[in-house]
Amino acid sequence: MSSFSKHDHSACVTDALRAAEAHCAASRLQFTPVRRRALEILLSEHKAMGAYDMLARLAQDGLGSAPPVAYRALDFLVRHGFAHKIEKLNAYVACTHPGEAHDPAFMICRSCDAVAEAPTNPQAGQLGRAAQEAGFKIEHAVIEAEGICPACDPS
Amino acid sequence: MSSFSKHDHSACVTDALRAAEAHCAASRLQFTPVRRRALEILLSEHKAMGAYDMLARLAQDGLGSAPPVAYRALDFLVRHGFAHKIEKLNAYVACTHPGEAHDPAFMICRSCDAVAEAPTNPQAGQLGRAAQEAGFKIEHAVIEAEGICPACDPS
DNA sequence: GATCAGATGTTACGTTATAACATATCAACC
DNA sequence: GGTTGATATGTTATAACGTAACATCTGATC
Repeated sequence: MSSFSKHDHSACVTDALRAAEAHCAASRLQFTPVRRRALEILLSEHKAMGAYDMLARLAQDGLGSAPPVAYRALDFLVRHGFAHKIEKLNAYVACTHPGEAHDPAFMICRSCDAVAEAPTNPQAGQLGRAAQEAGFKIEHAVIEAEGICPACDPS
Repeated sequence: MSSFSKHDHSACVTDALRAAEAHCAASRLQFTPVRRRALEILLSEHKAMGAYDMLARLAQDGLGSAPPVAYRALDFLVRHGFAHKIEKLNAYVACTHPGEAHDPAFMICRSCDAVAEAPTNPQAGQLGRAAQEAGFKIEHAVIEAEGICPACDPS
């Protein structure tokens, strides 16, 4: 199921938060109030969100007022796989498949800004073949498709 | 042949410039001094270059001093397929297959910043299948692999 | 030679991101 | 229980990336 499908969103938020909590406890990571709240905000937005928007939301809750606060929380979430950065938008989204280390592809709706995640394996497929041929070693891949999500598709 | 391979670089620059000239003439596009020089600079760099770096280079030649000059030249080059923007780096590279409309994948060396272009068809492959399944219509795709190019590979 | 579209020059500002340093918190160890 | 060291947070300041808006210029068309 992609994030474009209907789903019980409040459950999806609390489930993801619980999963993050568990993962942090298991890995000795500090799931501090700022980080927890940042993830909660990202999850409830369910779309790409700029760092300064995040900062504004955190500031409402008295959790920081200067950019580094937001960037550090987002870096933590990204580093540990709880969120991803969308390079094309200079923005961040909550991960919808937390826990696993992954480097997914994204589908970004240019109409409603919703973002869905799809699994990929950069080593395989067209890109992998091109890299092999060129002698290039892929360490990380950014794959972002822009277009129209089913909810916004007029056809 | 990828851009990572050895090649006659001065020929590659003049060839690309000539191709751009021809394409602009054929399409009634104005290949003005700023635009021409911007492409020449990008081509001779042969790696990703920020807009402000471009601006500095243009300014040396008396071709503009404020950011919009560089951004406009780069936008022209990107719009007409003579250059590409690398989202991950907020930077620009000359296109190595000019003329054709295309939406290529990139391989970016994290050691030397060289960039090579590879053809892709986003509709096909893993991403295309995921999009189809989700009901998402891909209009444009950003595909950027980071890693190590053959010249920088110690192994 | 008037008009119109596109290109350029310039000012000013908006947005995204980080360096650097001070302070605080917490865990581990003695 | 106090010391040490690692990690997190607060804060200031500034760097890097990008664009809105408006004036001016140039060249094509009529």
